[in-house]
Amino acid sequence: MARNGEKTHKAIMDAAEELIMAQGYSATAIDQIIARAGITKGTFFYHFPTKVDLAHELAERYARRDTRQLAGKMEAAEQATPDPALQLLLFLEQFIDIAEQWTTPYPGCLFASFCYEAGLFEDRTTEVMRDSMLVWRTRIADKLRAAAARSEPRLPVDADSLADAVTVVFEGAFIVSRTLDDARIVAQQLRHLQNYLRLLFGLEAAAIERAA
Amino acid sequence: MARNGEKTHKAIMDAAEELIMAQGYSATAIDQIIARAGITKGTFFYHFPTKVDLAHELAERYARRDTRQLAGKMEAAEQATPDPALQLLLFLEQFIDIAEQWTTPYPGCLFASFCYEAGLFEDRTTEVMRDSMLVWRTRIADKLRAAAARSEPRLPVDADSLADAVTVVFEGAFIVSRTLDDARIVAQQLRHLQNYLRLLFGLEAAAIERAA
DNA sequence: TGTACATCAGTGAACGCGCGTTCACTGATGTAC
DNA sequence: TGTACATCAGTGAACGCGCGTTCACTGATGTAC
Repeated sequence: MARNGEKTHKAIMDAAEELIMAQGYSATAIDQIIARAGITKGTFFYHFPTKVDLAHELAERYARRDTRQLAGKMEAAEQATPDPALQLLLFLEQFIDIAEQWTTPYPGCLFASFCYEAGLFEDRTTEVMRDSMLVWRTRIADKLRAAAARSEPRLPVDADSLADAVTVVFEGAFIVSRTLDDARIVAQQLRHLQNYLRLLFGLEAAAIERAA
Repeated sequence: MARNGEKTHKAIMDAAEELIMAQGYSATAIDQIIARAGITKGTFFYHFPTKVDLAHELAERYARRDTRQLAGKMEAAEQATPDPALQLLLFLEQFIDIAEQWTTPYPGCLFASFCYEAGLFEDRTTEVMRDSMLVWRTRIADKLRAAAARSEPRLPVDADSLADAVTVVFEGAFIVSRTLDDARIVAQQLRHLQNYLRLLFGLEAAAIERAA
């Protein structure tokens, strides 16, 4: 039974995640991580056999949180309305509400950070990232198919690729937001995606407000 | 006058760009670059004072090519039709045509790779990236304003943020394509963006084919 | 209840490899007189 | 036209720092008899 190493374990992961998101995995030295976590090098290697194992655990934790967010926000939308198209608009609306509060660019997505350093990690780590993205695709595509069954979209669209668009907009908006140093970009881009869905399924802006 | 160092200079940059795109800047050692370029370490430092200078030159070259692509494809679209909304659809169509040929995921965008390692580079380097993105915004937003002046879009949209959506989709699609190891994703996502513009400006698919 | 031992969590010095960078040098080509 | 020197492009050995990793050790807490 772990007595009380969990707090330290988490402190290391929190420090590492912040630093890696800011400078990338390779550029983040273990010395920096332990300085921020307020521990010694021996402690680090007591908790993580190698740096690559830390990366894997970070990816796993990120994926868990990511999936939890997806599920939570989707359920909230489902409780607000029975209409699947409108559920998706409300699903996005929740993220827009959050993103509109940001005053400084969101640090980004750990998976995107890892993506451009691929090859340094173990296969099981890239699988965690892949699986996490596919959970979003599946959950949202199902909703899109239900929406299309109710009323045919204005244009013929593939549910899977349209579902992927949600992840695409998040990932792309994080990068543009950071590069242009403009915190508003993520909310703006999610709104465009929401607009696209509204036009496809013929929903008015008022419908969102009524349901919310 | 440089006699013939240019060929070597380019060989170094080409090798570096490939490697950095695959593994990131920090993870790419100069030893790897010189091995791939087939030169010695002394030669590398004859051409680039530091590794950070190499990064800067890579960003500058990438930005030049990027801007050239934007200009070239936009001019081609302008010569095909006088309608600004249709020009944008044709502009995207050219990228879709290219992306549809890919059989393996596109390596990605150098700026995105650098974005998650920001802080390692000089300010002038991040400025190059920023300026490059703003060129796309300006050029496309002008076109969107011209289109909106001709016929009002179905939904009220901000020209700048809608212009940014092009960069957002590219950046996001690169990441999702790489993570899911699926080469078709970039073309699919650009098609969704094209759909959005079509719905906003009320254009049919046939209009694109007629103009192309 | 007391004692011996095991486990947990953490320490900090040491190691060795690989990294970015430096430097004295070479040979080919161009320029001055 | 021949000679002396400068510049260009490239070489490869050497350096020293920082990195990820190892290891013998400590002290506190839990468990067996």
